[in-house]
Amino acid sequence: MQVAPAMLESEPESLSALEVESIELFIGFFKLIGLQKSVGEIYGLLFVSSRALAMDDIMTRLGISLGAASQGLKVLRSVGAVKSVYMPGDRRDHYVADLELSKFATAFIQEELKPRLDRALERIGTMESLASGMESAERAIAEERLERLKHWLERGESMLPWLLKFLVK
Amino acid sequence: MQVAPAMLESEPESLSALEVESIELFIGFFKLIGLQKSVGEIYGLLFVSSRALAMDDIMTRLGISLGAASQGLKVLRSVGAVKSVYMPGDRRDHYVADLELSKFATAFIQEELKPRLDRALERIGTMESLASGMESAERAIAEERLERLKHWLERGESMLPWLLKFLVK
DNA sequence: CTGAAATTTCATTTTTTATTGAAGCGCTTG
DNA sequence: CAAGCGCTTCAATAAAAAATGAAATTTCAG
Repeated sequence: MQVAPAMLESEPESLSALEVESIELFIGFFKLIGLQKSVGEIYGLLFVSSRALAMDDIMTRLGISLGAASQGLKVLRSVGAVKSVYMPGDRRDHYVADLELSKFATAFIQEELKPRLDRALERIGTMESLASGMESAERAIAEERLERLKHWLERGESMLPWLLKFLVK
Repeated sequence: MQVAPAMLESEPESLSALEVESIELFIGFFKLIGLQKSVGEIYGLLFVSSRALAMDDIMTRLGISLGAASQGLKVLRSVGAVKSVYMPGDRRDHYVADLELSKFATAFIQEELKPRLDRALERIGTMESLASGMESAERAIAEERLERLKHWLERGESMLPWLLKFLVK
């Protein structure tokens, strides 16, 4: 029986050691701010790429699906981590990494951290009302703790503008 | 046919509105720093409790399993978010929330953020070596980007001690 | 306009993460 | 020193999150 010809399918044309390091670095970094693996993979690949890549380059090199590539790029565009550049004579969008790293941190602070702090402070207001209807001894305890939590959260919130300035430099 | 007597089982003796708010607040807060729901639930319950609770109080009130309660408390102890107090005449451990909120932030920074930054800087070292073997035009691009990333990460790292001091007050 | 290429969307499947609860360990105490 | 209670562990299960890929939509060249 004849040996089958080299498989037509997939084996994603392998990544260089540099690309692998970059991808792993950004997977870890992005996970920290709540972004999924495929998003980190895409950014990591683009970060060390000297030319702009089309979506199907990305799919092929990383061995991820169409959907993952499309959604990953959508997220990256939405936080400004990636931009598309025009390639004459090619209908496809081509992407390059935006190197302004501070954008991720900024997006994270403004879109995750700040809203959560605000929501928490809102809840504390609710909790203060609820506590005011309690029996005296319990109420005193609850109120003291709520006050403390509120102070700490306000302190945290007050730091954000400074933190943003520092990161953006 | 006779109506069945009140079910013997489970219906976790319901939580007060205050407790619910507290639990939701801390679930959200803890998730942000990568801790799971059950951990936030336990801390949220303890935060507004005026007395120390034993593990089976926690299980019953929250309707979570033995394992989840045990593991959740383990995590909370490990970050110093909870401490056990002695209750005369009761063999069980009883827990109270530690109100020093800064501990969570500190634990997060030292156990998550710092190690990740260090690991990333390590990787950049590796990547610089890899890049040095590349063809000239590509190498210049890679080196410039790595330099930039390194600067940014070092800047981030330099901020951590300040951040810690600020949070701990 | 038309048709094919590029991309997005989303129901389904896969993978990952968290929870459960029974087995078992060790401490206390009767 | 045995029996039971409190707790931890961990293999099995359930729940949540991410990835897949085919169908729908958009874009654009001819």
